[in-house]
Amino acid sequence: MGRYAPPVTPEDLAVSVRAAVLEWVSQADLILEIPAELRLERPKSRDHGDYATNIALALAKAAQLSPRVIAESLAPKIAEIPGVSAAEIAGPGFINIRLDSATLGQTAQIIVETGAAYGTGTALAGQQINVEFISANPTGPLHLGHTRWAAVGDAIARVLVAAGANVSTEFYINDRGVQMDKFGASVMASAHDQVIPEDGYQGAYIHDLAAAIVIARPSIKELPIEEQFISFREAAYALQLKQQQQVLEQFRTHFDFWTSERALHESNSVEHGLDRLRAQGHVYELDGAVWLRTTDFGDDKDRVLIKADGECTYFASDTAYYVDKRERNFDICIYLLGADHHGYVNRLRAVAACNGDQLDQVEVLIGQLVKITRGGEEVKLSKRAGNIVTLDEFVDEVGVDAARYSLIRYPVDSPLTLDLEVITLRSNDNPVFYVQYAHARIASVLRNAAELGIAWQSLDFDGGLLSHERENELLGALAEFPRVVAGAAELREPHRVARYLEDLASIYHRFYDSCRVLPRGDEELTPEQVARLWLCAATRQTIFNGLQLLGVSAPDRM
RNA sequence: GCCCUCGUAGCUCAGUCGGAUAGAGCGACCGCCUCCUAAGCGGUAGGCCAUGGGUUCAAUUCCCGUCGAGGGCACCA
Repeated sequence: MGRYAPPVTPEDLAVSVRAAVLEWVSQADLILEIPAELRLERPKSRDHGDYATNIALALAKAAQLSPRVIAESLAPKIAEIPGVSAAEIAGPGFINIRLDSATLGQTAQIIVETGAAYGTGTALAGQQINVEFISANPTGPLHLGHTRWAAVGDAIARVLVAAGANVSTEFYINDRGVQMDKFGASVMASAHDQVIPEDGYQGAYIHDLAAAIVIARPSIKELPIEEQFISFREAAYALQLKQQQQVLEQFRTHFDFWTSERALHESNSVEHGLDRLRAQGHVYELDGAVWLRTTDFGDDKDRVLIKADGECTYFASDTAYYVDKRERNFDICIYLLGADHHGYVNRLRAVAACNGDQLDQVEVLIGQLVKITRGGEEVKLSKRAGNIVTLDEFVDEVGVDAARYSLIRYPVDSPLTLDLEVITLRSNDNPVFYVQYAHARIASVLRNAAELGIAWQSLDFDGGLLSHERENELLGALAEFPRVVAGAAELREPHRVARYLEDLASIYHRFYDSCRVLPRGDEELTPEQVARLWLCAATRQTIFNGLQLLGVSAPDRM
């Protein structure tokens, strides 16, 4: 006893188990590589204990011993770890670990005391990460695809921050090129009641922009044609960008940086970026054009930076933009792109390598498209924007919480079909309500406790009283949260947090169903009920923190 | 032709940095409120994890082939 620190979290327990393994290795006079981080699993079946390790199976080959022999040596040592009540060998050589209820129960107190910081960690401490997403043209409202990136990109950023990284979110404004001119021409045509050019922008919002511009500045229509065109284009750009920014703020998606492609050119950043790559020796000229030799780093063909006519390509901007990000000291640049851009992955990574960085300093997440249906019928038409569904219309219909949650809860690489009727349902069918309901339910219990004058926070907490099967299950799930957050951050998969919350909510509902928390009528408050109040508070805090990572509200009443 | 993503219950989808009997919701069927939010809980039914090989003590998970679905292969933006 006393050789190991008392375990309170799965991480601590893993450290103690690893120490036990090391001790066995030295006693058995073996030379073995033991992984620096030993992972404990949470078995699916409670019959297999609170935690399980496959370490005996993993070491069997190198040790030239049967897994069961190793397990038989390890199990007694693991059983001695303070807080561990049993370590049993099972199956081919798993060691199933059971904690005593006082140790596990302690988790509730730790969570309540840690508060909003519960779940945060240091897995990514010291990393400077840039997350770029949406990056739309400022020529129209944001659509459904952008909405997925808005929700997921923002959640990724939040999860990375929770894991200790230093994170900036970034929106690259594609405000250069012919599409801006088409946009300007469309708005100007509308202002003069002319037919919008066939290759222009056709949505009703064009007319709204034109009308707004003319009202703000009636004299604009008197300007010489060239000047007038530029004025319309610039005014429409400003209005449309502002509209995008407002919609995103309402969607709780905040960007730290809005970088304009135009500004990148005007500040000579593009020239500067190309110079840097030239200095690295990956730029060459052929047929009058300037190329980047991306094939050195896994791209299928080299890419043109400056066309034979002297114009910079879009790729030149991208390249310079990457150099710019690196000069702003971001170590890792994450890009969220639609599936139609997956051809960009290799060239973007090659840009990093051409700049003298590692390929994996660029991470590209490719997302599949989103479709929405209403009662099974596909919804396509937008009143304002022609044949797309816009972010603001979608959110108007379902609300920010349901929109964000239902977009985040799936891995981005799976195509998604959302049914408007389903995600606005107030039932089990709709996971966001299910999770929020659990939070509201707990808030209600705590509110009732306060009304009964129960000051549970100042009463003694005895975690050992939380020994009911459902309490054990709930405590174990709560203890998983930091691992879930760290995993979501490392894998850039915030949907894991959502799935975890659904699981946690379900476990809470089951606990609630079989464990009475508050005294009824004239009953005396028992120490067990006090412990359960701590457990409720810990669950509420964890659900709250989790929803926070997704940018979804945690209501106290529903 | 080459490349990317995907193929899991009737439907919508999780799971897979290899682990012990493959999960959830919906839909179907059967139960549970004189009691803290029934927007909840319990139970029944439903699967050759597309398919054929390989690696492994162990494969739905990793590797290769096949079939099927979607997307991409610009001196466009």
